[in-house]
Amino acid sequence: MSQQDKGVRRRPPRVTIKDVAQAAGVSPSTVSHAYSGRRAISAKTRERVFAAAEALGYSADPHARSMRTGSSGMIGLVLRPRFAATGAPEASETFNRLAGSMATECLRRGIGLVHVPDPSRPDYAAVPMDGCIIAHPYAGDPMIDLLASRGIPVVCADPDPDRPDLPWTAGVDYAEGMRAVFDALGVEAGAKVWLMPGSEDNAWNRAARSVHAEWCAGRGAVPEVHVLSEALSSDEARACVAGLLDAEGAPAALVHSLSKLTGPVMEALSAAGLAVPADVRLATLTDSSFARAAHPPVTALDLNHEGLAAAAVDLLLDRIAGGSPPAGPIRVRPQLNVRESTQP
Amino acid sequence: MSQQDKGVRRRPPRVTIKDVAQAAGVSPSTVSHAYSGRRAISAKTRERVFAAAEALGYSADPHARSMRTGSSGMIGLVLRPRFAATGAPEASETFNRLAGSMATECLRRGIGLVHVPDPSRPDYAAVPMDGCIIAHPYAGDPMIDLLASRGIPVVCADPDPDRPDLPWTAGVDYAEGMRAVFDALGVEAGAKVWLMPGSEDNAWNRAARSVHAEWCAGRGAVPEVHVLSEALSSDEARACVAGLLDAEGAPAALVHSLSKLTGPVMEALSAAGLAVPADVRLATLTDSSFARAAHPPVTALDLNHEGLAAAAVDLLLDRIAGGSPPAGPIRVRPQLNVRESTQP
DNA sequence: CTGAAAGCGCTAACAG
DNA sequence: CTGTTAGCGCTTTCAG
Repeated sequence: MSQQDKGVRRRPPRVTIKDVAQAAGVSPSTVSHAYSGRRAISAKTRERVFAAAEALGYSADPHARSMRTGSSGMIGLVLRPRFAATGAPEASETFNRLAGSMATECLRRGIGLVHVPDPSRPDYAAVPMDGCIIAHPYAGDPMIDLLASRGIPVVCADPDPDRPDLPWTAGVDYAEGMRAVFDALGVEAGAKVWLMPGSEDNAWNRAARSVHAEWCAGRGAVPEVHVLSEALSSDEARACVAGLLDAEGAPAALVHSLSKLTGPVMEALSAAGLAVPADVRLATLTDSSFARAAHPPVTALDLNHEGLAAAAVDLLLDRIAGGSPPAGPIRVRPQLNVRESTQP
Repeated sequence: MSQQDKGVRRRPPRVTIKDVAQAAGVSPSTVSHAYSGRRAISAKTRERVFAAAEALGYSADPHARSMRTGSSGMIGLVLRPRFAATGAPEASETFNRLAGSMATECLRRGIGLVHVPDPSRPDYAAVPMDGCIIAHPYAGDPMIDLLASRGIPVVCADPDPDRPDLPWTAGVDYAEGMRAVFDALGVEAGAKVWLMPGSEDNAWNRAARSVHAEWCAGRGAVPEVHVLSEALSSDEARACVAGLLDAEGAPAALVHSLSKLTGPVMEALSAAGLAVPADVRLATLTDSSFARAAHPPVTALDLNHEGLAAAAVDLLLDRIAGGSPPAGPIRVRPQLNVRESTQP
């Protein structure tokens, strides 16, 4: 058969540890140990080994190494609300920020981070990882169990709302932060306060509902809840809010979860002849450029994704290293950014 | 020895293909083929195999599979300007956006994306990947050669400025976009136009310098170049610009590369008693929330990282599949966002 | 249609 | 200090 068999790419034949051993006149295990340093090697032979390796362009096959050692030096990341990444580019700000923070934290520590493809796809190929972070899991998220059943150490970044007490979990302290948001509204007893949470059943949306209910009860405010789904386009969101304002009348304050929909919400208010903050106080439960750049700028809760990422990565490395679960819950604090939309 | 030997973690013994074979009463190769479909299996045995696998909780070891097949179903990403990720959280917007876009594009296609840790670290472990994207490479970037020498298919997202004609490269069309930025300044012949590029030697900073020089020559404007390094803190940047204004006098227009330093630049101008846009026209060569949220909002070139990511991933998949290099250069178009800072 | 067996490249016992 | 050897779990010939 010729050098040139039809269309088959000519992967350069891999240089193996044996080739290096032969070239250096030593045994394969000596080469291995020269690299790993797991047993003493005389300086002279080490030099010879490295020289041979250099000359041949050797580098260890990560597949083979991982197979033997059982670990890959990488951790996985599964970022729930997948749709967060499927909208318009500008709507991916939250996804990007959390994913980017995770990557940054891993790179700092010299480990690889792999974005795990959706295992439910037919063409799915399992990915090698020493452990996995599941960010913003759904209630009873089957992904947690799937990975656990494969023996992969899992850490949740934000709790599974149906299993808040899973030991290996880091989360954002939503309750405190969200109470501060409602406090910032500065509305009086008897006022109607709308909450417009997202439709996904995760810790964040659940916290919004419960804090809203409690807070209104405590202050004698009148709670109303209207879902504003993550799946909505800007036009749909505007229409949705416009319809509600028409049907229900204007609230004294409106808190919506998704700041990527802040623009449409404000347009609907404006179209109904309502001024922010004079007629309606407005706040949102994620901070983003949308909240900052709105007119007027909108009070928002910065979820501190960087802090969550750092905590989750630390926790996972701990778990992989065989540590015991932390005694108490690990909580990072979000930060309230008060802006004009709540300042009369 | 007891179940509880000192501190050693009890990794659950892996369920292998052999276990499944035994449980199903078939041979290992049959199990393998039942999954891969690479040879005909009777429906009955396939059922038995899957049932056994399910019962035992089997899933193929990705290390072993990759070792055998030689591919892992993942691609790597090396994002240059590493420091982009080491500043304040808010300064990572560009890093996050590019990394997030890459992840999104991979997830869409069902492949894994791994952020490759810095190979120059002492504790570095090679990462398994079928190919790798190097984003924003430096001039003569050794990373390109390092990976290529290991036989890893590489694609550049933005050219190596010293090797712009490397065939497997997708890039942003800076020349056209940046000319539009300078045009938007609306300054007259004889006017002094500052360029403040970053200090990294990559395609973006080089393009800024050459377009600035050419454009000024063509319009009879007076070019001045002052580096504003990516490594500067906000305070340092402000001081740097203030010092220059003091020493050199105010320009008619100031174009700086890094929009994360837009705030400090504007503060320095303001401290020198210069108003934007009345006294000085201001523009920046990356768009970000800093440019949008500034007062006044600053004209900026949106680099279209999403488009670049999509193009680079497509190109790499092509290369991995054995395609031939594209005939011409692949260029994505940036978008100019004109804002008040250049509108008199 | 199915089984047996070789071997991917590496590491870690075990033996000097 | 160094060499020999036995696999890690999977895929893929080669035989039936």
